[in-house]
Amino acid sequence: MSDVERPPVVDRDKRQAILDHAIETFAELGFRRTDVQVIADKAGVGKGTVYRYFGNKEDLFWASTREVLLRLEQHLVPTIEGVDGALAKLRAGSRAYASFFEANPSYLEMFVQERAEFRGSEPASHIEHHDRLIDRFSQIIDAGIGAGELRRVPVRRTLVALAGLLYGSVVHACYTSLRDQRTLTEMAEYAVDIFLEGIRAERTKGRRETEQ
Amino acid sequence: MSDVERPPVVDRDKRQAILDHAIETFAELGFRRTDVQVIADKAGVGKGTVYRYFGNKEDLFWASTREVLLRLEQHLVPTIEGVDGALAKLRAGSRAYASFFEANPSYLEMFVQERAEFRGSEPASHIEHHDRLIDRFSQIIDAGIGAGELRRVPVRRTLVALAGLLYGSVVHACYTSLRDQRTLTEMAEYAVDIFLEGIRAERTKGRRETEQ
Amino acid sequence: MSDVERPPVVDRDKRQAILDHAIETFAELGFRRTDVQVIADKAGVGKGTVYRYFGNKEDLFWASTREVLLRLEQHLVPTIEGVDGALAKLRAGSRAYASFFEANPSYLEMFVQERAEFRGSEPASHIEHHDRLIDRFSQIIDAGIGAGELRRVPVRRTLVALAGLLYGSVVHACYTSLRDQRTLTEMAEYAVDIFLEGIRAERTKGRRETEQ
Amino acid sequence: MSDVERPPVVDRDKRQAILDHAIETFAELGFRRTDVQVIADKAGVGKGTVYRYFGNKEDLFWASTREVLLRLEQHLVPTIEGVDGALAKLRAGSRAYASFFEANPSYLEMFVQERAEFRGSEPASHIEHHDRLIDRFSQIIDAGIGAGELRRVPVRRTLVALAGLLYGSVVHACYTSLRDQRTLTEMAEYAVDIFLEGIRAERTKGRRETEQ
DNA sequence: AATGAATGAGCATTCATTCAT
DNA sequence: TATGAATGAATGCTCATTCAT
Repeated sequence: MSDVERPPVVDRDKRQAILDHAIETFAELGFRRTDVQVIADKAGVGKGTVYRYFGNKEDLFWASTREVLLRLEQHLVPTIEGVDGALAKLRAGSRAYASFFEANPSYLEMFVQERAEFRGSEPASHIEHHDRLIDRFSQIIDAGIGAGELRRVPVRRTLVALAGLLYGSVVHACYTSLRDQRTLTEMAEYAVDIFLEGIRAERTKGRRETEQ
Repeated sequence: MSDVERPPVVDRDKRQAILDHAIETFAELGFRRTDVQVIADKAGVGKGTVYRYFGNKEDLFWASTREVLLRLEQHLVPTIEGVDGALAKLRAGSRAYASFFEANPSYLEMFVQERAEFRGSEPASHIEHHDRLIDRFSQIIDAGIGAGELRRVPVRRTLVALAGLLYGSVVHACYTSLRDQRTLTEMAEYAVDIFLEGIRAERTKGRRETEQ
Repeated sequence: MSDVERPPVVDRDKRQAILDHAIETFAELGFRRTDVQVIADKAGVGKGTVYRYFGNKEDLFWASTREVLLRLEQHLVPTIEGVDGALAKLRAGSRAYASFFEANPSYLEMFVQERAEFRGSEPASHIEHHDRLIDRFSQIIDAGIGAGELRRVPVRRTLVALAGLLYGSVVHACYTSLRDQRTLTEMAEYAVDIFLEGIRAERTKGRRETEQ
Repeated sequence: MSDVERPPVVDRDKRQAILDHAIETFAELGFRRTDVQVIADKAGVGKGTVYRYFGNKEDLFWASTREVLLRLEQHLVPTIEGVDGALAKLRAGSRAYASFFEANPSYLEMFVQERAEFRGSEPASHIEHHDRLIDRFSQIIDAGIGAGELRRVPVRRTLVALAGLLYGSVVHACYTSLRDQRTLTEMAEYAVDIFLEGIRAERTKGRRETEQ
């Protein structure tokens, strides 16, 4: 083990190709079942190159996960900024979250694998990422409360609850998607609506549900 | 080739010991990383015995998962029946769900592993189990609506949403439990409260849902 | 290891059943691939009983082989005694040999297995058996030479050659039986006829064997 | 799952070393008893290398068998072509066959193992090989008949008979070699001589073949 | 005597990682 | 720098044999 990390000279395209196929393969087979050779083959590079670029299988996995995180953020942020109002932002963000994974089931599997294989041993960069997102949403809720749009809920806890709801809805989808003729996004949206209903301020009076 | 699978006569205690340590080990290490020998050692039996009892590693895993499902059910049902009213039942059930996993983190990991390793390939018995639980809760919501305690929400979708919320809260806990000084159960309870707030009837006065 | 062989009290029928299924199974699967449990199951006895009767897998194999040897002898002897003349006896014996294995391919496989698995480590009883057969045939050739029916060939070597011919014909049959529309017996008979033609006396006119 | 089998680029020497020790070990221990690790050790390579070169144990066995077949052919062909006349060729070929196995008992065991372990499931390449040899010898007999050196025997059947004789002599040798002070080659030669005596032409005076 | 549950040595195969070219 | 051949630790599973009942 050399003491210093050597940041290898990288060919961006090659790196990207490896990452893409790593995500695809990890998602399809799971971390353990995935053979690094397969990733190398799909990416059209030698196995040694994969190791040169990413050090080892686990780090390759983390880099893949990070990539997904990045893409998720890129998908989420514009969406949120595209609408006004706390409820609208939360709703739009949730919807974007669900549709992101619906469009890219592999990305979802990466999170599932991460959770299953590495519990809470995520690298610092992931935590930061996560925190960044949390902060962003915290401000939304803060603003919503300030604007009287939301009840005076405890921000952090509420956020954690919403995150759990989203994650759970999305991961759980496979258990029900066969029966219910709903898309993943629809299911998540419905759940989020109820949740938001639970935290909005004014809400109020006269309701009739046209049951499904 | 003997035509019939030899369904071995079983020593209950031994079977239970194997199962207990299988759950413990699968939860700790994950399905792939788990060496059957380790389970055998912990259970104080020969490796061959594990195979005699459970056939192969995967079936041992399913048996372990099933065991957890059973215990969860046993934990949940009395709790729900111990209180009256839809909201109270849902709340108590949710709380029991969370506390069950809080008390037995291994059990939670088993579900995480199942999802990660075997996607939607659960055995029929698991599906039935799941359905049984769903039905039980469906009746609660039905009754709640009938009693005017809950809005006229679509039962199944609401249930799926609640299940997602619970699962997500519980699985996601590790990401936040370090920071927030809350127990898993408290966090889940808070989330559920918001959700229930979103479906309760009373405060409704004049609302229009454009149900899908 | 107890120092003395303990000749266990035996139930003849049970012993026979085990032996029959051992032959069948060893022949079908080969010695190594055969699971003693399967034999026990087929014979309708416990595995422990098989071990009580035959000691271990290898000895069970030897007992099976011995059984086949016995049956072969019982099949051969009457046939030989049923005809007169050296050539006729050799011919009839050879034919019986071939037809014995044609009717019981399992028996042949037992010999193949024996040769493959245990080389020249046959137990004494087998050697004796073999010798007994050899002696019997030696006398036939001796008599044939005495009667002027056969050339003055070296008895033992000729016998060994004939034995090789028979064994080889019978074992090799599978390589050709698909193409040639001949039964195993026909093929062996043809080969033996040529061989006998090579040792018969009449057509000799001026020949001198410098025997060993 | 990469779709194509990776046909590894091969180091000829290494491949040969593995093959040599595979033959040696399979012959000594038999297919089932042979541990691939032992072959790898003897060959001075890692076990993984054996698998890289030959895929799995069974294919390694077939490659070994094929190698023996090749060597046998290389040994036989020049010998046959070195002499003139059908009888002389058959005799020389038979002698070469026997001496080949006498010099390399391991090679013989490979055939015995093949027969015992895999019955008639040889790969196509082996069949072709076999057929090639058969054809070669068929022509010899054909020529011999044409030249009046041999009786008008049915070619194929006679060949099969001779092949059986040779195989049987050689395989059976162990049962007698201890007693008789003969080499394997001498024994086989004697047997073949008788056989050839049975098909040679001259001494025919009034013979009628009911040809096939 | 008969049984079959329990055992663990044994073995085929995979795959992360290294390193010579 | 890129490669992929070589390696051997790791692990699922089998089955001969034992022995308590």
